Amino acid sequence: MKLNKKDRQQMLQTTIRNTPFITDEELANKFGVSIQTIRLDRLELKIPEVRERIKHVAVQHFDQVKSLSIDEVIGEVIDLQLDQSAISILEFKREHVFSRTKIARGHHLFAQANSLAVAVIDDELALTAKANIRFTRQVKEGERVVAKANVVKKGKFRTTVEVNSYVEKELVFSGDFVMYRKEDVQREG
Amino acid sequence: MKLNKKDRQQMLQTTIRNTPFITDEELANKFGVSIQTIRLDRLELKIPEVRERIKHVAVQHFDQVKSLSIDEVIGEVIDLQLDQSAISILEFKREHVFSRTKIARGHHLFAQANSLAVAVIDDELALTAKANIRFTRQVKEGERVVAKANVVKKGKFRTTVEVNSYVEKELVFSGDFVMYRKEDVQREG
DNA sequence: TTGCTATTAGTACCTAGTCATAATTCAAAT
DNA sequence: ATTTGAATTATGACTAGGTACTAATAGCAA
Repeated sequence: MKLNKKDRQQMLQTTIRNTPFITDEELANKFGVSIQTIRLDRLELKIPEVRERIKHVAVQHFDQVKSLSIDEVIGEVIDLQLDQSAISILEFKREHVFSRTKIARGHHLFAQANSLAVAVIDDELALTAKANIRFTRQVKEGERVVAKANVVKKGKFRTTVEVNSYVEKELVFSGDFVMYRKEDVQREG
Repeated sequence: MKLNKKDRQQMLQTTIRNTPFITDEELANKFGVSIQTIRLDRLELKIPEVRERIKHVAVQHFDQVKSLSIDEVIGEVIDLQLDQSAISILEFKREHVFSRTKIARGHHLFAQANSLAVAVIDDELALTAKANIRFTRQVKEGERVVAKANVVKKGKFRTTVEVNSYVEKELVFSGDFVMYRKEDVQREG
């Protein structure tokens, strides 16, 4: 079953999207055409060569790894008063939701809130000791969650941080985090 | 400051680890030696060529993306009795810990426990409504955390799951998760 | 048969290498 | 001072997976 140009190019796109590491030669075999035809197709569809595609995937991954270790807060911090309050925004994308239901996975809401609680503490080291959390409304793919952290109690070694997360005006998550700091690091988070 | 062979090879390794997309030519310039020397070094250190390195990073990333969307549990499930109990193992690597202190970030422990609590529920849909969690000991890079989930209460719409996570015999995390299921999905997790 | 698109072929060139051999440099030991 | 051996550099042939360009051929409709 030989395909016409249009169909072949259609299939070519999805094939390359699914298996980006495929070479022109392999594609030529797959579609029963010459290598030159595949190259013309890629030219028309503006699909780069296999080595560029591989590199693209790798660079993306590498950047992701880098930014994760540099910026240790999950979400974008838009306000930060050390030992007082902080606000971060996280947009829930495909990677944050259950693929079937498109509902956000709880640990991402937790991660946003928890890392904000860590960030608000004005100390070299802050670790979560305890947390009491409520998920009050589903978050769906595409929604932007605004997390607001407030320091509610500050002891010598422990700080209690309250975090409320909203979509628009609606509360979607709230949690009380008991944080340990600096010297007294028997516990973790 | 020209380096001797040993020091150069030492630096070469860390350079390539940090910037794996560097070519032999760039490395030769960086170290003030010929390309051939770099190639001999790579041969001795068993470091593959740049295109292989790029591919390696890309393949890793690609596999990760695939497995994340297929298998939605964080960690490896090694036992699962639906509506009864489940066990998963997660090895804490560099990406799970604070880069400075090498101590595990709390939300990864939470994610392992929470996703196991979701998995143990024998229903189409299970979402976390509430959770009460304690971090009882730090987890360090390289440690393997075994999470054990037990269903402790099963109501019509809610199921309570208790999860305890251990490194060896030591309790590092424990949490009570109140899960909603199926029809009654007003809340989320 | 002409005209047009699609396809295939062929050539020169490119990058970033491998593999093998040979030549050169340098420093330490005799 | 010379020799020896390791380290370094050079050279040439070859590879994969391409780009860029030109030219030839195939298929089909007006």
